[in-house]
Order: sequence, then structure tokens, then C-alpha cells
Amino acid sequence: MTEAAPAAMTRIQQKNRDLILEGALTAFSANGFRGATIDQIARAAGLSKPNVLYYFASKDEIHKTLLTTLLEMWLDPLRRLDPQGDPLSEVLAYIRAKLMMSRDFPRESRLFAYEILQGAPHLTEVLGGGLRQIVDDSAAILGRWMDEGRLRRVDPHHLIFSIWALTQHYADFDAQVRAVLGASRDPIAEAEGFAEDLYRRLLAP
Amino acid sequence: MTEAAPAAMTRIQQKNRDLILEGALTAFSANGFRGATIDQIARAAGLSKPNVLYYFASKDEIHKTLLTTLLEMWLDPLRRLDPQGDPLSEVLAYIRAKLMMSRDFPRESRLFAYEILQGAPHLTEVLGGGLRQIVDDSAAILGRWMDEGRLRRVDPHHLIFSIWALTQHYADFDAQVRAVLGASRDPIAEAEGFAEDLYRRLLAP
DNA sequence: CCTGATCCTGACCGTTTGGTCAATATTCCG
DNA sequence: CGGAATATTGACCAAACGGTCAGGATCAGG
Repeated sequence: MTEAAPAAMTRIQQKNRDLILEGALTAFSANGFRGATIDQIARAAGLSKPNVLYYFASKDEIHKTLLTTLLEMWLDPLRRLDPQGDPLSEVLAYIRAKLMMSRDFPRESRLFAYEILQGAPHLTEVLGGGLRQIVDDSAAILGRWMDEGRLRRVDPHHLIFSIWALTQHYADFDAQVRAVLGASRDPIAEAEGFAEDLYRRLLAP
Repeated sequence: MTEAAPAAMTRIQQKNRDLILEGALTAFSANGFRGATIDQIARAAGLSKPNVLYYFASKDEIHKTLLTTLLEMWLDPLRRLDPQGDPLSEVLAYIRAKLMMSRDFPRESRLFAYEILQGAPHLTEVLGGGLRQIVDDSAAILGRWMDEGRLRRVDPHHLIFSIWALTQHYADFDAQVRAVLGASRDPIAEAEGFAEDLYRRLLAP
């Protein structure tokens, strides 16, 4: 309903909608849905508040559009698990990809973190639908590798959870990580080595 | 300054402050700091809004009091790492304790999650001070065990981060875990087995 | 250059929210 | 009991916020 006719869109529309979503990503990821104001979003986008509402009917719609747009990108690495590939390499590549996303797209990570913390009011359909499907599919691939003895047997769903938890931790709880580690260290670079070691140990048959 | 004279406190004061903090924990952990309103807190506590402000000068002070009060309890399991104990048992016991806290105190977990997501504006001193100290101390214990060859060598800080990430994931992202796993499963009970396997593999020398 | 569609904004509105205050009720204690 | 200390509340306030709207600026196409 929000994207009924995406075909017809002016250059200006395209540009301003992008600006708004970009500003909204910054605002929502910094303060959560309720903490972010339309004024903040407008300022970050370089537009006036009424102009923002000219392109999006409500704050809610901006948020929803952001979530659904970014979810695609967010889950992409999991979809890339290649059933034909080498199991351990595939898993380690996935972990590396997720860590790089925490490094390069921390705002996106925090956006989802806020949403899920809140009980995912805007994502319930997606969570129980598309997400679950993708996770189940990936878990099935992992399970098959385990059946074949090419990966140690563990619960595939919890394996995925643990990878999410660990990799997103460095984006979501960055403030804590930095406070504990100090300013001079590079948390994510270090995490790469740690995570590889961890999951190699766990999964090597 | 907030707790200048804790000695003098009426029964009524004690009871109502507790009620308020209890209600605030529910409100803040469900909606974050900005998402929670004093009215919500008051209703949850069974008091009127002005009465809540009679016991706490501001919403901010309620939040700060909650955080500092609960941080103690939250970090307690880490303090319990016994340098004299069996290394692997100690770590596994810590993990089990953290998982039980995710099960029994999910509100506390989410309260901290929100705060740190936001950049920990109310915890900066604590993070860089007390927390860092405790983590460094624990990391030192773990490091010594590794020196002695009683634990496999990994980065102690990232080991702690990974335990936090995994165990708190089940409280903070409960909505997602439940959506993916379905209603009939018991995530945390399953996680216990998974986590023990994971860290036994990683750390057994 | 004209005109209709698109784009943009200042001013405004109703509601919510954090917080205040004067007045009243309740408790405590000599 | 009586009065001081403590506790409680309805009414209120100013600021912030999401959202509206009428009117003006700008742009695209003929």
C-alpha cells in the first residue's frame, strides 16, 4: 500500500526520499523510535519538517519503510550460504560477513536491535514469516552438513543465534566494548580472529 | 548526592521507592527511557504521578537509580569467578549463571541493553571505571589460567564479550528467538546445552 | 511563455509529557 | 489528643511533538 506505484517517481522524489531515510536511519538508530523526532530526521536530511511529511505520511511509515527496506540487505549474507560449498568455509565466511556489517553498518544493526528489544511491533509478520523461513532453510543446510559428518553436530538454530549475538554485539554494544577495551584497540578486527577460532573449534568435525 | 542520607527512611518511603523502581523497571525495559512515561511508571507502581515525583526528583533520577542499583547485581556472577576453582568449571558456571539471569531477569537485561544501545549516557563513569576494572580483573584470572595451560589460549576480553552476547541475546532478542523457534520450544534450556558444548570445545586445553 | 502538477514552508493545532504547587490527608510521636 | 512531619493529590503549566493546511515557489511539458 505504501509502495503502490513505485514506477512513477520524480528525480526529486527519489532524492528526497533517500535523504529522509538516511536521516531517519541516523535518528532512529541513535535514539530508538520514540526517541527520534521528525524534526531530527528533517534536520539530518536537510529538509523542513512539513516537507518530510510530504514524502511520508507519518513517522511510523518512515520507520516501517526503513525496516522493510533494510531487512533485505540485513539477511542477505545468510541467504548466501552455499549448500555446495565447503561447510566450515561457508560458516566462517558468513561470520566474517556479519562482522563486516557490524563495522560498516552499525546504524542498521542498532535499528533492528531497538525494534526487536521493543518486541518487534513493526516486524511481527516478517519475523514469523520470511525471517523464520530463511533461518529454517539455513538451519537445514547446516543440519545436512552435520548429517554428512562434515560439521560437528550442534543445534543449527542456536548456532545461528550465537553468530548473530556475537557479531552484532560489536555494533549494538559498541559503547560498552569501547569502554572496556579502551580507545586504542580495534574491537572488530580482534573479534574476527576470536570468532574464527571459536567456531572452527566448535564445528570442525 | 541522590543517596545522601539513606539511613533515615520511613517504612512508607522504603516501600514506595521500591514500588516505583519496580514499576520503572517494567516501563523502561519495555519501551526504553524515552518511550516510558512517568504516568506509566506511576500506574505500574499503583501511585499517582505527582507522588512518584515526590520520591524521585525526575524521570532521569529514577532511571539512574535503577541502573546503578541493578548494575551491582548484574555484574555479581562475574565477580564470583574463583581463581582457586577449576578453570573450565568456573567459566561454565558463569555462563550458566548468566543464562539463568536472562531467564529470570529479562527486564534487567533489556534495561541495560537500551542504555548501552543509546551510548550509555547514564553509565559512562561506571563503564569506564568500575565495569572496566571488573572485566580486566576477570580477564586477568582467565589469562593466568591460560598461562598455566589449564585453559586454551584465547583473548580473555573477547571471551567475556562473547559470553555476554550469547547469554543476553536470549533476553534482549527474545521476540526474535521466539518467532524463529516457535512457541513450543524452550530457548534458554536449549541454549544451556549449546553454550556448554561451545565453550567446552573452545576452552578445553 | 503559459499552465498544471509537483514541491515546499510558515503558521498553526491538539495531544502528550515532564514537572510544579498549593492544598489536603495521613502518619508519627510526645 | 494535638500538632508537627510526612505523604498524597487535583489542577495546572510550559515545552515538545506529531501532524495539518492554505498558500506560495518551482519545475516539466506543450
